[in-house]
Amino acid sequence: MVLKYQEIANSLADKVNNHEYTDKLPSEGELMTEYGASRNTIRNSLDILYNQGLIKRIQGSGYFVNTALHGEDYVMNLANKVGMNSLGVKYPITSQVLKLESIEADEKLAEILECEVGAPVYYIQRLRHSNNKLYALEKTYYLKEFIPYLSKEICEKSIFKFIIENYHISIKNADEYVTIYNLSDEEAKITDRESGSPTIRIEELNYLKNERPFNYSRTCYFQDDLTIYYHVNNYLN
Amino acid sequence: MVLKYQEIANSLADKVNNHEYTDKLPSEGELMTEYGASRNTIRNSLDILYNQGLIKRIQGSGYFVNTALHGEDYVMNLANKVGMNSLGVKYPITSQVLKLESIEADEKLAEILECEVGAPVYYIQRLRHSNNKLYALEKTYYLKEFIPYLSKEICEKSIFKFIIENYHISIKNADEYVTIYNLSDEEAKITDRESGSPTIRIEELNYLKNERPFNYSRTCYFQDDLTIYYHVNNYLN
DNA sequence: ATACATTTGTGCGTATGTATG
DNA sequence: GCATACATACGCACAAATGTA
Repeated sequence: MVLKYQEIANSLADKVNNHEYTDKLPSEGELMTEYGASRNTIRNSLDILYNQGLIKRIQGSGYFVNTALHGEDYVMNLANKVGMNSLGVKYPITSQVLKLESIEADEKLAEILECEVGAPVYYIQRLRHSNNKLYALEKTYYLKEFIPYLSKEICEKSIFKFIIENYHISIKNADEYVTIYNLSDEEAKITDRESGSPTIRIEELNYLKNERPFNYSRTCYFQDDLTIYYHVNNYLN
Repeated sequence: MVLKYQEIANSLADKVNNHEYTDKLPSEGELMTEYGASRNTIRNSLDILYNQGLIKRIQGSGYFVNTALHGEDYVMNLANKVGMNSLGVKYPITSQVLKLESIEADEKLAEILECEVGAPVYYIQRLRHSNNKLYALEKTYYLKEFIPYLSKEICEKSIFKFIIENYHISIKNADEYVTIYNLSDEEAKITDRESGSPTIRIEELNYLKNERPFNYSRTCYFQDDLTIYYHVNNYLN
């Protein structure tokens, strides 16, 4: 089913990311006629962009492109991974699949993925490159209950893209955990780095719309100057 | 001016953080009668908690307390700093003021704070402790245009609390930048750590409701196992 | 398996307040 | 003072998912 506010949000996000809007966005009223939607729906769409830190809003003035992300080279927006991944990336990302295994969830993984111990899971280990430079080591788990089939060819490209297109799954939300992580001997060897050297690690737990987790990943990023950006709204007092 | 949805959001957040709700929240309908508000207003309030990762929502079922943050000791929610700071902290935070200076913005700071070069600014350096343990070194700048007065006594407590209560300023949103930062010689000396040792550093730029930045800070956190949590909604496809 | 009530999700409308220019 | 634009708050209707009888 096509959701109006999602469609509009996608369209607006595209225009922001493709620099069709460089400073000011059309007013809510203009967007209402442009997209044939009510004010609530338009604001719903704009809320998504706002929460992701793509735009700023000023009462009485209008909506503006957020430039916090522009200019810096190694800034990654935690809210949509734009910057290093999909849209904002300058060079395409290639993935070297180190492992693609069918395993069963142990107790720890079962708790994380909220599944039975022994539930079938894909375990994938990938090295990710951009512009011929290693930038991340990713270990990821997919519940076969939701993702029944994966192949090496799929894992060399974008797994999420495959999932969304083929299984018509939509990711509703995610929990992200950021820490400093010191590489293990094995990880250091794989990535040609020093053992114990500190990296930024992002753990990610992705949920379907019924709040069921279907994917868990741990990714270490190797840019020394990598900056993770995140936009916060509505402080509570 | 008191905003209904903000009041309700504060009330609900309190109840979640004080474990008045342990699993399921009342339904939207129940909250409507409890707070005497329309469904839109209630949903507005719940949206805030949802975006901050305090609650989960399941269509047809209800709203639930997000347990992603519970259980772990050193998890800090980037969206509201609960965990290490205000509500969720087990021990009160004390601040040792190392510096409290009146300076003028140089070119770099002026660009960050969107002010004139030479604009008067407070520069504060603090060591922050919890449970008699050093946990952060903070360097922060406040534009005097908005925060005309600060004292050592105020800085030893919560600056934000003072600002909100006395200047009736409300923080609308913030940009956060997370990196690995290696301590300088001076910083290492102050904090009794090894020079060059890696820490998690959060840069924060806080905005007033007209999108004017009024505060910029850089804080290094010293828990080796500190984890930064962040909740992401509404992936765009 | 079905039907039904409950609960959240989407979308529309309207009115009024507040900030900007 | 005025027009414009975003902010808050109310209302309604129907869709979709869930839980239960």
